[in-house]
Amino acid sequence: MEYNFRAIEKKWQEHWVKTHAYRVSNNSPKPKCYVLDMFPYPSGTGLHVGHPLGYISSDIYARYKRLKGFNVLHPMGWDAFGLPAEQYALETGQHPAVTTAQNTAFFRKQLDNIGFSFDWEREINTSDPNYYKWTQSIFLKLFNSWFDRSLQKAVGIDKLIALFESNGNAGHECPGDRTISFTAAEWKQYSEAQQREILMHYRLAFLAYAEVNWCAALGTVLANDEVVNGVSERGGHPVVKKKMRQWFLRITEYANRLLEGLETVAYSEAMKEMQRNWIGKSQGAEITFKIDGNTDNVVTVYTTRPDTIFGVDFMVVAPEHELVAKITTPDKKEDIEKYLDYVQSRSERERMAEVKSITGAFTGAYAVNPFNGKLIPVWISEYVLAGYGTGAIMAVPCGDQRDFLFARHFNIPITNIIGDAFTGEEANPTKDAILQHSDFLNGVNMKAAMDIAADKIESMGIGKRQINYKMRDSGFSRQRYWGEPFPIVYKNGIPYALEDKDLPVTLPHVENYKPGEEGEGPLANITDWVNIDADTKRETNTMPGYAGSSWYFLRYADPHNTTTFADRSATDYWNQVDVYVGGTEHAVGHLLYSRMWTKALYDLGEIGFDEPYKKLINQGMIGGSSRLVYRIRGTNTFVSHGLKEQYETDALHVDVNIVDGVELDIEAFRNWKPDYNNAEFVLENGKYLCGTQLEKMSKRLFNTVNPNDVVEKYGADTFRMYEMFLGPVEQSKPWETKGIEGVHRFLKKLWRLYADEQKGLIVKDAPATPEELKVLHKTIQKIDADTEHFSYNTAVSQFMICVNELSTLKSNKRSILEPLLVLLTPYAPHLSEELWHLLGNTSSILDAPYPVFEEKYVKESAFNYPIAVNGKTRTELSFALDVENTAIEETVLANETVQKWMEGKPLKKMVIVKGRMINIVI
RNA sequence: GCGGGUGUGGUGAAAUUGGUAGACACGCCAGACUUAGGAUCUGGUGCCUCACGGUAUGCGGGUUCGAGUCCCUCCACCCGCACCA
Repeated sequence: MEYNFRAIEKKWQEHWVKTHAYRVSNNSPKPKCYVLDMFPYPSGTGLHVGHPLGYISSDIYARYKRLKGFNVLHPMGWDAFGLPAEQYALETGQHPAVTTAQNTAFFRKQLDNIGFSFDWEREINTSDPNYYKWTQSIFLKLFNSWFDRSLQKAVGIDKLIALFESNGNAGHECPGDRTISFTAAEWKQYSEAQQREILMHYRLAFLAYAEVNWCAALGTVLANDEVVNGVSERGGHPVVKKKMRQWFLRITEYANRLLEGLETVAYSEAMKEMQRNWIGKSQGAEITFKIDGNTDNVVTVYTTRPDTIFGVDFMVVAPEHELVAKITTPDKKEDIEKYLDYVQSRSERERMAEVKSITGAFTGAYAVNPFNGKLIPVWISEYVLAGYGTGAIMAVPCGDQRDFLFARHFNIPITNIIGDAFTGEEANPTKDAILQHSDFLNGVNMKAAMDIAADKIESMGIGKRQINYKMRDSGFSRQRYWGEPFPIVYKNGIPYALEDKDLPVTLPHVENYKPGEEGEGPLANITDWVNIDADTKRETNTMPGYAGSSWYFLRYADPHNTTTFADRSATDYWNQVDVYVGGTEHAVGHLLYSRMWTKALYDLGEIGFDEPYKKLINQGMIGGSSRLVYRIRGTNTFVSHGLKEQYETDALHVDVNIVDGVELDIEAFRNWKPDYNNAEFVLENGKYLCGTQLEKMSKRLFNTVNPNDVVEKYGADTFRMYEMFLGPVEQSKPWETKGIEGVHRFLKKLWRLYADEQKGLIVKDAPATPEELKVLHKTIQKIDADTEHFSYNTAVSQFMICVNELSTLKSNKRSILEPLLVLLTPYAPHLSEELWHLLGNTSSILDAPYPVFEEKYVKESAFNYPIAVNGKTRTELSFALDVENTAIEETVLANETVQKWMEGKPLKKMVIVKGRMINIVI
């Protein structure tokens, strides 16, 4: 009876399907545990061995928790809307729904092959109308609500209308336009169009004309995080700013709660830091300066350093700022216009690329320092961004390096307010210096001065404290076909929400996927879908990729519900995701949006918690280890790696799947490509050895490995354990197929503890020896702790140690081997179930009781102490653990080796750490 | 530039959190069994040295009886952000 993994794995996978072994109920007396993977976008290329790393980790955890008595939700689904399917449709004419269905089927097959415990009855697909109906519904909830800053939460828009009717917008500053202000009487007189326009400035999902990242090549608008250095993250196409009417989510209103929520969740420090940086909270003040000789205009700046107010030597206004036209003096008009032309001519990309060059122009206007009346020249420059703060800054060259460089470049005199702390060579951004030349702040430490200055500014009525965020409201429109249609219609150009009963707004069939004339999405071309009647048109944009993924974890709790996105009792039961496993690439995008949606749904009373993911694990990436062959230049002869220095060669990538370790399969190589049919080889020791190189896993480099192939050769259990054995889950590491043999040998060795090739089952019911019990309980302790802490690589090691030791002991006792199988189940479920049944069990091992660690079996009565002299280990001596220190000292000092190393010198001190070591100090 | 992280054998890595550095594997070397081995088993394997022993966790310093682990300086690499006032 040998370990026939192919038959075993097939048998149990079928059995588990037949018995609904992974079906999870929403009603259980057990405590719940929700283990979630970031669901994949089902691309056309399928999975490579790097993808399942996270899924295996979460599967081990889910199975472990189940054995420990939890009711575990561990679902899987598809983030199925997205650009690649549409791009493919553009190229081939195949409908995205068709290719998506094909791809998900393929992914599903690959996943099933690895033996995951997903409850497929809860499978979701974001492109399914039964799913996106609820994405649209939640969008409407956002559209129909606003963020009440006094309550710091989302509230229904009807509440806001009631407030307007009684008080106007006093006390509820308009987040979309701070200048809007009206009384109750004025509100009542507004037309419906005007009222709805104002409401739009408050809604959490809103429509605005805004500069968006327009990517002509992709024919769509991209979110800020989809643009990297001025080009599209996907494809690297140029991106320009364009004004379009776009949907947005008012995520900025949640900035502070998103920041504070980070304190309550277990994400890695790096991940939290990335989100904090993205949110970019800063505390400072807005200060308004009068302009000399211009009573109609003022310049309002934002600064985080009000303490440096006496060091202001110039002002800089963003070139796009509306003030520029109003304050420029006639004699500077030409200079300014020339500069604005220059700015206009530069693409976003160029501006990003040349951050170091210093450019600007003087407006001719002077602002007046309200504290000392000093006249401050007002400049414009690219380095001030219109979109941040007030779009204008007060420049303090002695404290800010950019201001310093600007001042030096344009010969603007620098005022030093920090004495010796400023060298004149570069700015010093310290907050600890003592202020000078600063009037009422003289002699004050800068940190303290910040508050004093801010108080003074507020009391003089020339400004106020202000908190700013780098984060922008997120664009929620895509000019694309393959996404959720908006449940919005325009009547005479005014947007109206549909009602839940009108949902879903299904995607109509289209013949082509080309953009509309004005850059709208392909939906704009389907006129009978768009035009409901003469005055009523549908929204033709679709939602972005992160719409469906922002709330999917809620749907798994109640995936078939037809009356709501998920019943409150179901989301209350499953509650937050206990462990969320996925890659770091979603650090700022998906996670922030998902956190915001959760908070909004919580505010609106739809769910009972406001953070979606309690704990986040970021699996590392699996890199490719490429194999190289060396072709002698100008020939079809390949020279082995060790001999390549003797020739002039070119290194070529070779498919890693036809290389065993580093030894090339020459026949397979000849058959790989026609060019190599009659290749010649210069061998070393009769073998052709390849070079290796670590790089990204990519089809182009021929270093991708399909999990199916590995599973076919070694089995799913081996594959699962090997992926875990590679190293810590969070760490990135290269894939080496060769190394898998160690894990495979281990499983075969384990099998032989239970079954012999000839004799069959060899497990005996005899009582276990103390040695055997010690091995078992050491293993229980380590596996239990390691599994709980996602330390799967060390857990696999412990299994190996255990099996090695039991093999040495020739152990075959049921009381040892049966519990061991339960420990192994999360890692190697098929093999465990098979042996479990061979041992005579009739119920599934999936719900077996987890072995309980008992200290008494591992307790040692004595310890073999390393004996060090001055920190260097010289010998070992065994002492009972309950023996007195004085007795130890005596024996140790009498020891021959110790005597030798003490060289007759007097003992200064003896350090005895019980159960650890002994150090003799001389 | 700012923030986060990582540096340990030929390779992936471990180290009970300050206590015998290199567990467990891959690879390599030697051997056993075998018609054969890409099966299985045994032994060896950080470096220097015939050995005694010395030396070793990116570099240099410090704290300590004792440092891979704590502190300081520097170096290298990876990831994220990047004119955010």
